[in-house]
Amino acid sequence: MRNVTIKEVAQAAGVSTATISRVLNKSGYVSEDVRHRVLETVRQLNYRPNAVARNLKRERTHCVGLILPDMRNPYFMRLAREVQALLSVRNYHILYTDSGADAARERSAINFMLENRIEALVIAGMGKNADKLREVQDRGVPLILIDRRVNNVESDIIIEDNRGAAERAVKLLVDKGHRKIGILCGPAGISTADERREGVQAALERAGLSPADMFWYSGDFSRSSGREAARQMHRLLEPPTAVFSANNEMTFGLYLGLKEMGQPLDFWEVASYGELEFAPLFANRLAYVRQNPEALGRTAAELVLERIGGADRGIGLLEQIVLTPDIVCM
Amino acid sequence: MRNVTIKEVAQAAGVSTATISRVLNKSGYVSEDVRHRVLETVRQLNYRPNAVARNLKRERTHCVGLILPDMRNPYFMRLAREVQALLSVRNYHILYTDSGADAARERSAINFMLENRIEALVIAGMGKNADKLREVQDRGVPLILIDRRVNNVESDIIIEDNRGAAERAVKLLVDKGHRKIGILCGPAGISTADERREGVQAALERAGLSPADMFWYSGDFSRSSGREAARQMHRLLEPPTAVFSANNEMTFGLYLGLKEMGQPLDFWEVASYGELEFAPLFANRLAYVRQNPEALGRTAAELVLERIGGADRGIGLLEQIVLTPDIVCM
DNA sequence: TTGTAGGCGTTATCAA
DNA sequence: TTGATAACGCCTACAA
Repeated sequence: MRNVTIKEVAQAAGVSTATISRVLNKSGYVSEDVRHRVLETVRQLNYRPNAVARNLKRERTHCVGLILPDMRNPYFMRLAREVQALLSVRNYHILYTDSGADAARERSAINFMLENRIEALVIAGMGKNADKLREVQDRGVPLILIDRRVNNVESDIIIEDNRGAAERAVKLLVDKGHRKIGILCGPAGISTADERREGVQAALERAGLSPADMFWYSGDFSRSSGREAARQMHRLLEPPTAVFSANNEMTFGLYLGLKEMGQPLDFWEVASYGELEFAPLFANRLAYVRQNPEALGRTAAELVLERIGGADRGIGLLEQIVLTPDIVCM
Repeated sequence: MRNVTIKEVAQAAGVSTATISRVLNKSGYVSEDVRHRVLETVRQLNYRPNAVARNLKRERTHCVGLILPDMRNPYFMRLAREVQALLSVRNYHILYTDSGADAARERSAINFMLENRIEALVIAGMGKNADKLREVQDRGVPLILIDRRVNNVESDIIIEDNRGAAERAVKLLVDKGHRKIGILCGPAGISTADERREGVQAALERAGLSPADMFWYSGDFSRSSGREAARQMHRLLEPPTAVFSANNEMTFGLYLGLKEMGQPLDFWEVASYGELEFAPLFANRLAYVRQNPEALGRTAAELVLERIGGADRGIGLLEQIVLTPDIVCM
């Protein structure tokens, strides 16, 4: 059973292709009689319209691009799932790519999506492709930054109050009396990492503590960098009594590191930006910033629909939506 | 900057569209002179070919469909990532859908992919859409079942030895002297669940134990069903001393349930089909079947390329690849 | 109520 | 070495 074209269906049903199209798209008049005959033929030949051709003709694809740094991070996947769920209700589909936190791959993903004429792009970017993202906008494709800012790109954006939440998280540690804190930062250039670092600084300053007294570790948001940080901190003559970790994966790595070194998991008081879903099982000295990736995803999806919906695309009415996560102590 | 067409580029460069196409596709002869002029114009106009049109003309899309039941389950995402990584090297892209473990959504995803003329479909199916999957094959689209069988579908398939691994896992419990075991099964109809249940039966029989003496719980592979199972087992007059759980999420739920009930996490000796990446942090009475989703994904991707590559599509040379996972005791 | 025909943006065949 | 031109499969004025 090869794929059948609309022409063949038309021939078999003894009508014109226009009629087939009208029946299938419920557009224009067509007699009940003919309608049934067409539908029956369609069924018999198992006709399935070629979306590629339709997209070319209609100049719309009903596809939305989604680019995220890591498929394996539950935070992003919870976000992605929500985007997909909402868009699929409106019959939009997702072209999804995992950039692997690699700017070059991100770039080529954007190119691919552009060539495939996605109708909107949602991206948690690596911050290195501002030019590409501006190109997306220039081509009239609504761009929605999510989770992360990108320098030199003016766009709709949905993020968290990273700075504020990080500040509150560190304040929590300070209030408990900790004076020597390990700070696990994310990679410079990623806005979430930068803003969380600012938040940390702010908290320290307000508490009258000197940043120089802290142990700063520059990680890359990966599990292994958290693990490495744990090792290094543990080796110090005067190890910190508490740790702030800038994302969920590094926090996980931190605990893995402790375990490997044979230390108890409550060796440090920990404040984590981002949740470990399994933390309730073992953590008793952990506070975390509870993010809401579903809310981010949902908001993004709604914004996509609004932008695609074709409201006026004037400039200056860009949305900047900032969600405020709360902090949970275990 | 609206999207520019090949015609406009041709006009601007003072050549025909054919020449532009030849330059861009490096097909056919074109003088160095003209080539440079064309490339320069392309750059200036920021021309980006329309893949939709190209796909229509070439009758291939370079897209492969991937349908999995749950984006949030790390097992599937590790698999997905590997598929994507390998295919993207060969310039194939992925149309990815999360079926949400819902047969109807799975069905409509398949339809969408069919209309978009994917060149192959990789699916961990819900087992209810055999007819659809056969349609996929009938249309000449290579079908690769992954992780799960589907009744009444003959196809390339890449799975694990679910039965054998489950049997070994339960044997482990029996060998440790457990005589009353809680068995958390997955939903009937999903081949992995069914085969794992068979493995359990086999292990019990060989050990001369009566299945009737065990506590059977029929879950749905979800976290919450594991949690519920924990509650029910705990309520029994004579609770089991060990538990076998048929997948990672239910195992997680099991531990969450214990925690909620204020029980220690080593309350039961546990054997889990599937890994909990965070288990090292707290589990001391856990054995698990270590699956290898990356291997599944890699194998699937290679098979896709082979099938697309257009080797003869005779019948009877279907691949059935069975991976044998090992069992890890913590 | 239905049919004809042009065109969406490419690629590829054939001439020139 | 290049240029017309006919598809690819569908939709949609415009006619009838």
